[in-house]
Amino acid sequence: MTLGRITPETTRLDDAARAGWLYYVAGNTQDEIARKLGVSRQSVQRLVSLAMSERLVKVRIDHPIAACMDLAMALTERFGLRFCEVVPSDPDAPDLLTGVAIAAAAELERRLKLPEPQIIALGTGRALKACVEQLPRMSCPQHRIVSLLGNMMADGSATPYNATIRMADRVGAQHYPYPLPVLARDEEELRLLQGQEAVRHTLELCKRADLTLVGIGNMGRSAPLYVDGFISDAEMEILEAAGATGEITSWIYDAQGVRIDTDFNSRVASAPLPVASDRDVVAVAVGQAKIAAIKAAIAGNLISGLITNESTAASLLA
Amino acid sequence: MTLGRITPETTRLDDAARAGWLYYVAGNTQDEIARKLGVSRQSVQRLVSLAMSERLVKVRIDHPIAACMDLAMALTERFGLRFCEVVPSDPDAPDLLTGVAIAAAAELERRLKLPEPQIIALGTGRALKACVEQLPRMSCPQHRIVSLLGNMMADGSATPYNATIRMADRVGAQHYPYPLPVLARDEEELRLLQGQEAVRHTLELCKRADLTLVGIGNMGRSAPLYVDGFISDAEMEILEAAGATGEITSWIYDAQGVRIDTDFNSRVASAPLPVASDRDVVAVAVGQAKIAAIKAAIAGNLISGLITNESTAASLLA
DNA sequence: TTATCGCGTGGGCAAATGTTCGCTCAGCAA
DNA sequence: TTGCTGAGCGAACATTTGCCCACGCGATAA
Repeated sequence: MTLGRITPETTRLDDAARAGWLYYVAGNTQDEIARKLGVSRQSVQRLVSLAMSERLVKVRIDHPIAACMDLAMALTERFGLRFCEVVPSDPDAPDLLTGVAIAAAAELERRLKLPEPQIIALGTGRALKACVEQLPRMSCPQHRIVSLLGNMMADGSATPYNATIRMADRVGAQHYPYPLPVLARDEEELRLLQGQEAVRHTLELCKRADLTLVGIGNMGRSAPLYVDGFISDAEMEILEAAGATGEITSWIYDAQGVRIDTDFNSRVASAPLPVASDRDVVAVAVGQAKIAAIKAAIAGNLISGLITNESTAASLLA
Repeated sequence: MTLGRITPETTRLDDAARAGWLYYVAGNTQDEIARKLGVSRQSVQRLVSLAMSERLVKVRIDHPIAACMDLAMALTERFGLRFCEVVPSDPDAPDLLTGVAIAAAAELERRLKLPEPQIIALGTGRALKACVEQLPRMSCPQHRIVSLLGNMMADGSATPYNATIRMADRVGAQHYPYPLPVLARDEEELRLLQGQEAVRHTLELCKRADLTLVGIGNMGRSAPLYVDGFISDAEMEILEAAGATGEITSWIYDAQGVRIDTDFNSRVASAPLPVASDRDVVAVAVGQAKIAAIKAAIAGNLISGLITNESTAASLLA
């Protein structure tokens, strides 16, 4: 036991530890401690904050949520996010959407409870669909829900992952679907389609959205766009050769989060990617396959917030 | 992770943990948390205090206070202990268990983090119960927790101070309860009970325990055994006349720490008192009433370590 | 000796926190 | 349906805490 000399500093730290102990463990007020230690209350206050700043006082929260909060803070700091939420993940089903869906729904609900009218823009995909499923029925006629992209394929059939209609229905808000296919046949058709008055109005709303909630798609054979038939094998090869790393509302970007310049992107009919530094753009994304796509989206400042789960968060930080 | 169903209670505790984290770890004010979680400040206050009362928030002071270290060293040398820890005590509540509970939990945690399988034997009592409450949740399937005594009264009812089950649950270790009452009706019944295969196995584990953690009971009207109804008034008088000074896992010993030879001890069903010179036997004990009992336990070599607080330590040395 | 500096102290005040109380509302039995 | 009950909520109030400032005291250098 290396009992150091009794120096002013050790005794001061001792006192700090003692004051901290009486305060945090024994639950005394600073007044009581002052009386017990025979010093002024202000001195106790100084001792207690010294104990804190010297990290003599260790606090930990004994609940699975605590780990998630730690991850969320780490992500926030490391990647400069404005909003981050990490939910526990089931080790046996790390890609389960339910957890993030509930969290995202809670965040949506919080927004919807605001009395001020909000414009909420939604992307599509399994994650957003799951998220909307978790919303309770409410009545929010003051808000507007707008879709960031169409959900029709070129032949007029619809993909099943439309979130906007369902959400508007559930929460009783006005809604603005995006009356276009996901992809135009060519640039000319795209110009034609986007020239319509209704579309221009919708685009305007998207730009002004208070909250934009999107999914993030990965590339490769498990890419949503590939699985749902928007990208052919040949096209996927071209895209990947061009550095395609991920996709948000069908806009395909590279590892730096910069929209790549290919034929595919020139035909994307979705609303322009929002500027995340300006408005809240929150992504809901989970799974090992999406790690690169998420990192790129953050790097390119395409999103300002992230809702994910523990295992994905851990991989992002690794 | 045993993700339980989403019940009102779990989500409430989740929220409490969140609020507690934001408050104690991230240092937010309750107002800020209220804004972030979208609830009122009062609700945050309720959540934070819920997190406290549910013991989700663990605080410990990580500094060897010189006065405590001096006392610990003095105790170690004077009484030939192998391990001694003294925590500060609140002058107005010198018998508060929280402090020693935290210290004992820290020592347990240190052991539990060892990769080598450990056998940890536990007694019962308020002190041990409080100590187990301070343990964080962890996953230590390599260790075994074994109970040194039963917690049933003769009529089959259980005392509330069982530490083993709770500890095993918290730290995710195998556990071996002691499937016997505290006291047998008579010696014959005792032999019969202890003849059972399961009991013999448990006793074997107790003998081999790497760490034995026990409380120390005093005699007299405030004796735990008396308060909990294991000793009648008449019996207590007989015992005290016979020199009864203290008790560990119900074995009653005299001022020299020698087990006294009475009817009571002949019916005690607990595991034999361990030989402290051989294995680590650490007692957690606090309070003026226990001074004599602690001294005797040390004198009789019943324990090799002690966790106590300043005022008790000072009295022991006086 | 005196000006000055460093440091702890106590006063005072604003912000943060804890507590009480009345209200609402869901759930439930009559 | 009505009335009861208990949980949860937020307003208002009481207490505690954090912080700034001016003062006093002892040490030190000019």
